[in-house]
Amino acid sequence: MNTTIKDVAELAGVHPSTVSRVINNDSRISEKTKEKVILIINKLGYTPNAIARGLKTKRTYTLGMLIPDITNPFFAEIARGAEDVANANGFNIILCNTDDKLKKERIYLEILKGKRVDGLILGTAHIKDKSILELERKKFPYILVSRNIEGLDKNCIIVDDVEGGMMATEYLIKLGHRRIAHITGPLKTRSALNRLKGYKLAFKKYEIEYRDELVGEGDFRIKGGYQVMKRFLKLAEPPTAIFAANDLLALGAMQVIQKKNFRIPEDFSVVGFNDIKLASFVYPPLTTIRQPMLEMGALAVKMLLKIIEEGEFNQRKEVLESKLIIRESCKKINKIKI
Amino acid sequence: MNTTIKDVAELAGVHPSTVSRVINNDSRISEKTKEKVILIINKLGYTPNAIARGLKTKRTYTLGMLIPDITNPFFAEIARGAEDVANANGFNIILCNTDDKLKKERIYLEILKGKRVDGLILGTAHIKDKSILELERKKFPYILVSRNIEGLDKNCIIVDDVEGGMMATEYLIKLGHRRIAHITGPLKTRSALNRLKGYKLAFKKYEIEYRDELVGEGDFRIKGGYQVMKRFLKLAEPPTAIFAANDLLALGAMQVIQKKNFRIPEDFSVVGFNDIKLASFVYPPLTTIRQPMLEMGALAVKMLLKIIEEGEFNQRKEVLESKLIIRESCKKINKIKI
DNA sequence: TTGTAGGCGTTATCAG
DNA sequence: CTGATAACGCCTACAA
Repeated sequence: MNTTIKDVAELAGVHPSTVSRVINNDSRISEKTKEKVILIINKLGYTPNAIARGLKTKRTYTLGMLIPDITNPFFAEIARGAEDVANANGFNIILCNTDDKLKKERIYLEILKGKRVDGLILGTAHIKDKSILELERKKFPYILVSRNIEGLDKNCIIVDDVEGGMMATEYLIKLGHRRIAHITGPLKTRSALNRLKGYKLAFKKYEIEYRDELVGEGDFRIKGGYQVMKRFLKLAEPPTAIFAANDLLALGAMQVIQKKNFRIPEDFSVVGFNDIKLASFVYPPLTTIRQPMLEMGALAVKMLLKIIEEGEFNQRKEVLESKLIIRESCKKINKIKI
Repeated sequence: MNTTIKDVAELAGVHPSTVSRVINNDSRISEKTKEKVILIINKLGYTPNAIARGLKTKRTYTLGMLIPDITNPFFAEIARGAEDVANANGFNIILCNTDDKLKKERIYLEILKGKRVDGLILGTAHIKDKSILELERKKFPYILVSRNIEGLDKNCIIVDDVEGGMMATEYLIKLGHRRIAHITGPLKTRSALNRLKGYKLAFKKYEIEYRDELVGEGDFRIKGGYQVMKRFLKLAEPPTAIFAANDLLALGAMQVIQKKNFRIPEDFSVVGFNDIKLASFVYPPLTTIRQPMLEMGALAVKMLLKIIEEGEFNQRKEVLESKLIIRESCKKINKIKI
């Protein structure tokens, strides 16, 4: 049996409510009884029952975090940034991997609602997600990170994906590439759609004809990049450069390319997105668009806590800077046809 | 205000305890009232309050997980494996990053104890950790993953680190290397100590003289590998091969080597440990010792649930297979002095 | 400064 | 099969 506030009270010769007061640092309490109670608390190794407390106070000091997959370094960084500031503020995080499945997302949300988490960090929202709208309607504290919802420009923190997609594509164009392929993320996510949009905008700007065959939908994982790139290689006229919607997709693409004994960047230039820690270690070091992942996670929780602690339910949409990191996976186009 | 069991009861015209019974699938309850109640539940969007329930039942269906850093792919994989089977069994996981700091670990344990988690997955235990012994004494459900405690051969799941360290070192020896350096993990962790032990054993087996200057303590992160390798390069007689206690350390080492314009594997051979997903993508693809990380996380939770649900507090020590994965970061020694 | 009493939302036990 | 009641451990008016 766990020791309770009653046990402490009894041994200290005071009333439970007095013990409660010293635990909660109530000002009006004599130094003497305070010391006495604290002594007993330590002696018994008493830890207040957060469950009982939560029942009364309606605060659990626990946040829920939904992401597709913690194994993806992008989300691991975000999770770390989030957990750090949560911890610094006395909160914990329940981690949930949804694999970007709407059904898993729904179930997790229901469970977390049942566990009465104080707020939600969502890295997994589909474009038009009814669950989010419901959170909005019920004024349940939430922050979207790296995702946002159609027609809801608030409570989210993102980078400008359109701009990022454009930067990447424009960089390749300026290197002389014209047949630039794009491996997208899941097109049910806003970020994938926006990076694609940026890609198209760059084409328009430089008056390059857009071709459907050069765009393939991936899954933000290595495997997807591999599969899509394989298709690209079979094209009558394969691309000379690939812009992948994230670094993992880029790695998958690079894997096929090298497996077929082509070289990067001599035969194919590749650009990724995110700049995960290992992007500089792959071969060749990957040129990519950097997102401030740790910072995004941290900021998400900061905003969430503002909602929770200060009741400011409407947080603005935060758009952070992204940046082109040039390494060695791209090259000026080789005029000799491959 | 959240709707409660009372609201449902009232609307359904039954007693709260009846509602409770349908929620918990109590057998003896008429189909008719059951249907009626369920109808109301859906209508009101009622979700049982897990906090209140937990207070009564003393079960939270929440596990605590302590790891050094979720940003380390090794722990991300373990966490994913763990969360998957937790979720499949109706449990959630609170994730805690300790940075391998004993103090953070203690604080987290205290918080999790307060939150009455049903069990603990510990990937962060120091060699002789009093906290663990206390869990043991109090029969609090816990499983150690990839770590174990001096003199406590139970409730843990590991690979044979001694053997792994030996395999790695022996491989290098057989390639003709004699000046083999070792970058260890933090020597307060059992796994680091054991890999070092394996390294030494291999030396003994092949009657190679052990030299202190060829062993440097790292931190299981890229940075540590970088720093230790820098020291190795300054040696009068630098090593020709490096066995790093994990892949991240290996990457750090590779970074310095290449920065100084040496080549891998021509000038230096490198072996890592873990086989994180990206090990095959770095340059050159990293030879390493593979651990079944996902499986370790999954098994940890399975064992933990056995303790929690079936009360079998003493789980055996599970030793999983590790395996040498040969890629391209090692080479037979070049007799010409570098 | 401290004690008293009631309630947070459930479930478990006991009746009926 | 269903209702009544107490209890889980804590907090918080209110009273003293």
